[in-house]
Amino acid sequence: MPVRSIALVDCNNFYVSCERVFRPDLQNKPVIVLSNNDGCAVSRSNEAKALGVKMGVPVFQIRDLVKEHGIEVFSSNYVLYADMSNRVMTLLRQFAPDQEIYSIDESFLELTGLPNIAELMQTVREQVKRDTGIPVCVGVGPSKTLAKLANFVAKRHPKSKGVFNFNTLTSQQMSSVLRNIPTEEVWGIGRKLTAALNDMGIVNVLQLRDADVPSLRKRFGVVMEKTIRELRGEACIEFEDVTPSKQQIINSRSFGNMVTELADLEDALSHFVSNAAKKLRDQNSVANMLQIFILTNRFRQDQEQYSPHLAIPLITPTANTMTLQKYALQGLKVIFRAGYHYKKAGVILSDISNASVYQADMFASVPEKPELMQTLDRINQRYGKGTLKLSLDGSRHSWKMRQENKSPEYTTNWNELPVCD
DNA sequence: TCTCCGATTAGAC
DNA sequence: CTAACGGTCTAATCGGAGA
Repeated sequence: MPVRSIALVDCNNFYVSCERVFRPDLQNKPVIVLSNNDGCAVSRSNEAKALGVKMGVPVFQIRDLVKEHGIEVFSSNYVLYADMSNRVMTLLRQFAPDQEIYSIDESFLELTGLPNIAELMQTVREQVKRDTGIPVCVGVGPSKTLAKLANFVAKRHPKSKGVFNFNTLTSQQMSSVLRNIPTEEVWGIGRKLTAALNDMGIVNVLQLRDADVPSLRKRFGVVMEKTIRELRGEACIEFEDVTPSKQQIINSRSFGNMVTELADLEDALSHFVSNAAKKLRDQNSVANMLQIFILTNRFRQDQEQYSPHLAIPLITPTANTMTLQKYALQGLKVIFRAGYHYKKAGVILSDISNASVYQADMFASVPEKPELMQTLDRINQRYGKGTLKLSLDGSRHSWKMRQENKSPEYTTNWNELPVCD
């Protein structure tokens, strides 16, 4: 049996890189991309990182820095990023017998048994860059956790030329690399666990790898045990080549402006239900439970807070937008209180099962018309999202999110292509 | 006492 | 002009309710 080789391919500063593909003038300039509603910085170019822009910092806190250094600021353009991601993932798939798409900008590849891995991974980098414009780095190891860690090394050390492979190291080299990586860089070790481990004197990855498993498991649980075993080279987090269907679908948004009117919340919730139900139908599922919530702004200490939540069990499991909207709006009337400034609302579809399996409720009084939903989805598929909507769906503007610096949808929308002279 | 549930926590990106 | 801090998702764990 050859040693297990798993690669983790990760796009560099993905959202920023997507923007740069269509704005080559922004190469070597500080650039950031913001979260929804233009809230926080969620992607930063290396130049922006060097200026001290931290991951997740609210933009209003770095206003001076942005101005002083001319940092280029973009609202997030998910249509563009999703399309660029597809292009990258499609290319990557051709290099390995198995692929797991882990996130919008990361993919695991199964390389076990393939010859010349170092060379192959350089080819991957060159081809992805050439064909999509996106720079990527590759980490390779005997487990997913080590592959991710190798990727971290590849990103941080220019000497690695974008590829780092733990499987080619001697055990001394391995130890010395791990000793120089702080614990918090390990996949699965977040803020809380880092603090707890540091308190115990475990500050680098080598110490974590060689720590006593039974006592750490007792204190922190199974996940910690798996992490340590993965660091020792034992693959215990399986490769998931088929994406499992979602157990819960959430659609929620912060509003661009405070909302006080019931009618605006109705409009927003109808819109969220419509998005969530579409996702549910796309995975051929039905939901047994609908939950709705509305929230005031938790950062405004000077304002009265009110954040109710309502769970609505459905008599018959459904994916029908109209049925779900009806219940959502009934529920909203129950929890809505006038006089508050609402900042966010959302819906959750849960208790999800497969649509083809469920038994129709013989006592349901109003028969549903699933064909209507299919037709709606098909028309929107052919002519573009939002071509056809139900009447209760996002027509009021007041709650819509802020997006003041969004780039064009270069790759998916003719109408947004910049005009050339 | 066991099991099932919802709520809470932690983490990832 | 002012106010301004994201959105989904999963898994583990815990405590209470009910069997």
